[in-house]
Amino acid sequence: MVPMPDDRPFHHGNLRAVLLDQAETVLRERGIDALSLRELARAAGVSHGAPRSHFIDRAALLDALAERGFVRLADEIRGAAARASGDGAAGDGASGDGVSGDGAAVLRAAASAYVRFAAHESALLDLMFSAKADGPSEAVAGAAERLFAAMADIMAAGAETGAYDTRDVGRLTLLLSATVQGISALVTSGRITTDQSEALVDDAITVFLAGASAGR
Amino acid sequence: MVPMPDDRPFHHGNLRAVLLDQAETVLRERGIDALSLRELARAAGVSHGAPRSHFIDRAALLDALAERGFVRLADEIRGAAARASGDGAAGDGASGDGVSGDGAAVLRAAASAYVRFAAHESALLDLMFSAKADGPSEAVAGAAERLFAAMADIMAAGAETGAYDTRDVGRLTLLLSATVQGISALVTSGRITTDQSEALVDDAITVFLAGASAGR
DNA sequence: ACCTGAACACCGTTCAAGT
DNA sequence: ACCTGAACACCGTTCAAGT
Repeated sequence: MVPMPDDRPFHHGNLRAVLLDQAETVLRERGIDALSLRELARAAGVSHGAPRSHFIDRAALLDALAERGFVRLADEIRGAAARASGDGAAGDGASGDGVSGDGAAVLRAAASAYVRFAAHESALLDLMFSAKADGPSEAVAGAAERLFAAMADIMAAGAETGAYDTRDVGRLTLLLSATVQGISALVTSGRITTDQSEALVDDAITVFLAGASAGR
Repeated sequence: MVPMPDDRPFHHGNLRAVLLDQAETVLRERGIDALSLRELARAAGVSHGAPRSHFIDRAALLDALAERGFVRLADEIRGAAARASGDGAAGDGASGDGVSGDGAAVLRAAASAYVRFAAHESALLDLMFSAKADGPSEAVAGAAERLFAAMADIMAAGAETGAYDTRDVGRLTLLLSATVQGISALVTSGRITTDQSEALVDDAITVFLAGASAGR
């Protein structure tokens, strides 16, 4: 029953979130070139100068989008890994004691979720890894660290299964991160189809695990 | 002794090349956001409408830049691989009959050249793998194929050394391409230093070859 | 075939002013 | 603290006209 709190300033305190949500949609549907501050302001029903109260310039808005993207992507691969880890207990029982899914399945699930994100949010992922003239901002670098931390945690769990040596987790995390990002780049740039990307993820995990455990 | 052929239209038939060269420099020094058709025209000493005779719009210029980038990158990794292949004969003689360098060194050299390109031409590589709303143009897709073909040729040569099975060359080429592109993305986006990227290339080739030959 | 120059619509950014 | 609205400089694109 609460009426409209006031009338004019339709957005009060949440214009920032409204702009970011709308920007994400534009990014997804029409790409980064179609993203304009003035159009976002128009869509939100505010004047063209209003966004300035929340983003110093267009680059700041893009940075905020990239930041949110990293947080979302980190969450999604963590979720996928957790799900795959739990699935093991519900399997056919042939894989052992039913404690958890095997390490390969977990890595595959995480990598697969990453590449799926790339397919559905191509322009956003592109933005997240875009080459900036002066390097990434601190905020974006920090958010990117969260994605890397998620990869590291997933990899560390795999080391416990004995698939590779704990001492190598740092370097192997970086390598797997690069590989998954590379597969994603082939997807976002339209170089391979999503079907091909799924097969490529399988190959990547297979070769990665075989190579990582080769030193035993 | 040949005088200036005429006077006014300073560029005759090569304005296109002049624009592309200048655009590459701007890309390298100030990034893609600083790239404007009007500024390029000004720098070339022509009117702002002149570029239109060679590029239908800004996107067409960017496509042409990406195209040239793919051709250059393909050449560079071919050259690096050829050099590493030849180096083997000049080695310490311990590696065998002196016919050619070992497969790992060739792959490492090619991957290293790729990542070096990424470090020196960050904005260009970014453009080459950028997510376009309607997918890549045919011309760009064709140029990208040339890069992939270079990778495939290098990989095929490695198969002859018995490092991996010939039947797997197609899939392994795709995987190595993705991995190298991923490492490059970490470089262009400022996520890792060039020192880290060199170590990562080493790890990537080591794990890749160990994993690829694991099935024997 | 290639280039000029005017015209138009749109944009990012700044800033004094309002509430 | 947040938003308005005018102002400015710059841009991409179009197009009739020149050579």
